[in-house]
Amino acid sequence: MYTIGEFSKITKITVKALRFYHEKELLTPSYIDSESNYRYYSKGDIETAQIIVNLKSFGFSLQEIQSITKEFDDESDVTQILQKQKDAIERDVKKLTAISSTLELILMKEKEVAQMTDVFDDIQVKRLPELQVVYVRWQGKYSETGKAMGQVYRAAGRHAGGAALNLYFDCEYKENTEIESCLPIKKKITTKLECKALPAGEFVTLVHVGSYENIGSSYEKIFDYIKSINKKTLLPSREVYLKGPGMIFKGNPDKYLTEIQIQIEES
Amino acid sequence: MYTIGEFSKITKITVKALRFYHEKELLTPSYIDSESNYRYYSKGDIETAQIIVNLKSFGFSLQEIQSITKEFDDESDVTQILQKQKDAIERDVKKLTAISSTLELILMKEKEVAQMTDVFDDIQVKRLPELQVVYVRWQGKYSETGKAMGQVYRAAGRHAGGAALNLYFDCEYKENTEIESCLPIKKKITTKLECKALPAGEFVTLVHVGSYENIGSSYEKIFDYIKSINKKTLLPSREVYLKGPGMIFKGNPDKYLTEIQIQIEES
DNA sequence: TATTGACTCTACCCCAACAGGAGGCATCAA
DNA sequence: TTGATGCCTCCTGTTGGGGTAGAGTCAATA
Repeated sequence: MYTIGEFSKITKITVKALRFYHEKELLTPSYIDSESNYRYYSKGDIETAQIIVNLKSFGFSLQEIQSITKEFDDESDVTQILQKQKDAIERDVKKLTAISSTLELILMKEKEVAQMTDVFDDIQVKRLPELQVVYVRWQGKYSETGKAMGQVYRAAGRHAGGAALNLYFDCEYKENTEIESCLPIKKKITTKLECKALPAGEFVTLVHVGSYENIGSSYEKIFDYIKSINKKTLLPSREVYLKGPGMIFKGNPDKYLTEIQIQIEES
Repeated sequence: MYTIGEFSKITKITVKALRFYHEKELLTPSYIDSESNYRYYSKGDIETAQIIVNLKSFGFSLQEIQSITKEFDDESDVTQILQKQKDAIERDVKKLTAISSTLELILMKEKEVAQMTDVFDDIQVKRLPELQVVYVRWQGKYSETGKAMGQVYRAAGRHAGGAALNLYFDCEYKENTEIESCLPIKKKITTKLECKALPAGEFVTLVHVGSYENIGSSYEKIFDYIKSINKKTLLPSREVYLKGPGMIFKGNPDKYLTEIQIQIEES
């Protein structure tokens, strides 16, 4: 016979927990002194304790453990229960992995943005490669972009391979304009929405810092530059939303980053 | 302004939870009628609620959410926190996957045993293929097998490819006998213990049902048979522990299954 | 205007699975 | 005999709310 303290050291279950298990009738000590109320545990209790520890390590609740230990004494009788538990655990694993990959997505995007602090507000001429995207075409107000982006993200969010962008097919500003909302993807996928490849080419680009409302000044800057180098522009123009309202916070509009990309004729 | 019920429907947070968040100063309604104490939520509160829902879906506790929303308002400021959370989640995933594979191991073994209900207590002559095992050699009493098996399982348990077995190198019964405790593995691994291949060959086998104490009668049966077919036996003999004390329960000894395998000279 | 039914308020108890601590006996060695 | 542990019961606290009771409020209808 062991006192509760000795038994605790043997089984590596805390004294608190042992008293709790006694109260819950999960592990009743073999003998209880009726005067002092001291608990005394037998060697057989060690075995029971081991079973409890094992089942706990498999994620069973104390209630489940109680019913298992009361009803069964052989592993072959609990295979269904074990299978169920395994399935439940695998469901949990899937959920957690989904969360983890969502977090990964956010972190990737932030990393990408953090790496390009040097090119803010600076006009560049560069060659962009072909870009696979999932997209929807729609007509409406500029401010309704959110809805379209929602659609695209729901369809292909988990395969996203870069920042989302809009294509504009009108060369002047219009209330009701023709827009394609695109999400770059790593490889072709089948979805409800269409895929296509945006062509490679020579682009003049400028990263606009701040709220979308002030993006006009950046357009002015970029068109002035294009005029100065005497090039012709091609449609559609692109707006890449490097950093906008995030997945968690709406964020500070003064920190929004939008890259304007305007294709020019190659010389 | 929305009443708590309306706000609950909009945000899909229960009324109970909203009151709880108010109490915890996590989401304080924009206006509270000082006479009726009715809570009224604004449109801006919807955004805050969304942030809370998002952070909750990432597995943050309410306390964490509170400190995050108080201190930050942009995703780029919380990347470390998100990274930490992701790491924590991945740790959880690893733990759960480990549990899941342990359960898988138990289930596999039980399945294996369940499939062979037909050969109990029945002498068979069969050819066994070569078997890769991890093993320890030791001397002692038969009843000390548990210790040796523990060693082997700790070293290679996760690569186990079948039921554990003992090899006996003495042909008669001895108090202090020479034993090798083996665990079959799927493929060669490097571990503290040695690996080897048990040779293929012709074996007479018998599955003994019940406690190890009565295994003598099964040995008797099998040796009688070998004598009757006039074959010579080879050492070592094998005892395969198809079903013994399990990972969870000690189990019912009457259900233990041990296959005795005795090699015979080929004709 | 009165009433009704739907809503909302606070306050209290409940769950898991113990942990921590207070205050009071029991046990054992010096 | 005297500490020093060890053990006992009882109470509270944790996380994220759920459930219920009894009372007050709101808006629409009769």
